[in-house]
Amino acid sequence: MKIIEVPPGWPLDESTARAVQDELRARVVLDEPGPPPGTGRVTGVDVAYDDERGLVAAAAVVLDAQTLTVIEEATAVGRVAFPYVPGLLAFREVPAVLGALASLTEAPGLIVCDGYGRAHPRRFGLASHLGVLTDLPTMGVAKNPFVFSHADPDPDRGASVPLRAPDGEEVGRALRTQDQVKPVYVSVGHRISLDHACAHTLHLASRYRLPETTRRADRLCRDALADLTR
DNA sequence: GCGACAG
DNA sequence: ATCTTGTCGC
Repeated sequence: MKIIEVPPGWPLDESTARAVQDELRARVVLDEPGPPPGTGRVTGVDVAYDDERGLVAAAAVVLDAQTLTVIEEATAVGRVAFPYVPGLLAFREVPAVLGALASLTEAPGLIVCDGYGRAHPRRFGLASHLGVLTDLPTMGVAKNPFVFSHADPDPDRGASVPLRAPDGEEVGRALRTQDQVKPVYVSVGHRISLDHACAHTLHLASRYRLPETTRRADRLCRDALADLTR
């Protein structure tokens, strides 16, 4: 497999990266409800790293939103071009993810990311970033809380509590996808409402804590990375 | 200044 | 993210 190019101007320094986020944030669209859950397509994206070789593998898995059947899979491999810095995750992951999305032949529909959208210190997480760059509806489902505190949702599947920014705005939700299991953290990326994002998450996580999109993409990029060694 | 901090 | 065996439970 061909190694994708690092975008021109990469790597950026951290303060430039923050300035880029502040600029791109103005292009986020928040007033569209987005695709209703269970309709169209849903695409999971994820990346895996090989620190030894400085490589990153990205995967995109397109599912039929109704049946959760796999329609298409794609991967891309690139050089790691940005360190992990909390709040700047997108600069580490986005180039490889765009590479995987570019090699799809089918329309992705709604993109589900690992990480945050609006629930971000500058309201511009990975899902927001990917949304603005592709202009596709995007949302984020994270496994851990980031900077926003929250109460504990009721123990039953479907229960949620708001993730609130210091100014009181609801920037996401801690959503329980399985009874008695630690919640996931859902937030809006681009062109989708928080209600729809949560409904999609529940539909995609009918059996496991994490959405099927995330599980499939995670497995695929891991396998792609392992195949490089062989 | 110190700690916390998506993946 | 990643390093890592067995083990408890449905």
